[in-house]
Amino acid sequence: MEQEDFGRLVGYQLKRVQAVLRAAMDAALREHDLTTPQYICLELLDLRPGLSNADLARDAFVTRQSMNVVLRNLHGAGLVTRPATAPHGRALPLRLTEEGAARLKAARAGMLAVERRLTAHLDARETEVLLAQLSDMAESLSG
Amino acid sequence: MEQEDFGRLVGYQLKRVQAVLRAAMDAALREHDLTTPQYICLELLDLRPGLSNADLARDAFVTRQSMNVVLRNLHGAGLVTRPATAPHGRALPLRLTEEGAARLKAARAGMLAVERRLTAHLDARETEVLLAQLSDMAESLSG
DNA sequence: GAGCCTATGTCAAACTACTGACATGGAGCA
DNA sequence: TGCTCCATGTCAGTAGTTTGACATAGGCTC
Repeated sequence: MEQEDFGRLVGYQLKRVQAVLRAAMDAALREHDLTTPQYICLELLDLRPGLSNADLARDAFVTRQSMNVVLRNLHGAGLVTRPATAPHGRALPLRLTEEGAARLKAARAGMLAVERRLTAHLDARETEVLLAQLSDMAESLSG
Repeated sequence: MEQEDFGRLVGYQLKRVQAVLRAAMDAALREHDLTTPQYICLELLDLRPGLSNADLARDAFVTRQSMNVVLRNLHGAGLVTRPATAPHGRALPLRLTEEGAARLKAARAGMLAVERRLTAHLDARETEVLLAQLSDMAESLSG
């Protein structure tokens, strides 16, 4: 029934948690007509207006091409603005529209609820340790 | 530069680790001409021969439809066998071919190396705690 | 200024994955 | 038996993602 020693791999449990988390986020976002990548994109643009497509791709851990598709949809839905010409280089600074900010605000409550459910059994100190461990794991694999 | 309080969300760090992990696995598997979903599928079939498409989908945390595509590719590559008729119900029990088992064995070493890099900075006790926490997080979100 | 390197945006093709839908086989119950 | 219910396999469509490739803009060195 259980995956014996396979389930004892951190990589496998990470995939499991991420799959459940993604499903929970998608479910919470569905009522706001947003997908998880779209939400992440809106959140990043709210935090740091003027980011370019390439900036967003780096921060969301996806390729420029993937983010470009997400932005095309967001722009088509009227949630973000893209200038027609680049003020410097080729980077096009993106910003939330009023509707984009409103949709983000409405969706954020559901996302925070998911985060609380995720960490429901962890106290503040355990959460700090976990965040540090996850960060170290990412760096030891990429660096 | 950094994501301020956004990076302090466990969900964000999970996504980050999973993205880096997936990239590391893909890189290690590329020399064996396997993708990550294909590898997971082979590993599960090695552990429990005779699993059906739906069984594999559940254990790999994807839909039946997604796993069906993976299996179609694996079958086309001659790494797994599917009976033409179902011995019971509609479930088709799958098994590794000799070549499938050989490819899995060759790829497994690289995967274990990735797992060791992932947990390089954790001792045995910390790893146990982390596994338990990840498991709890998955259950508190899905249950 | 000329040439080289990097970063950026974009196009194309393929893969992975999802939702929605449908038909089929088995089990359980009236 | 006949009916419902559930699990399974499968098809179609859509979204997200990737790799590979290309052209363009700026910064850099010479």
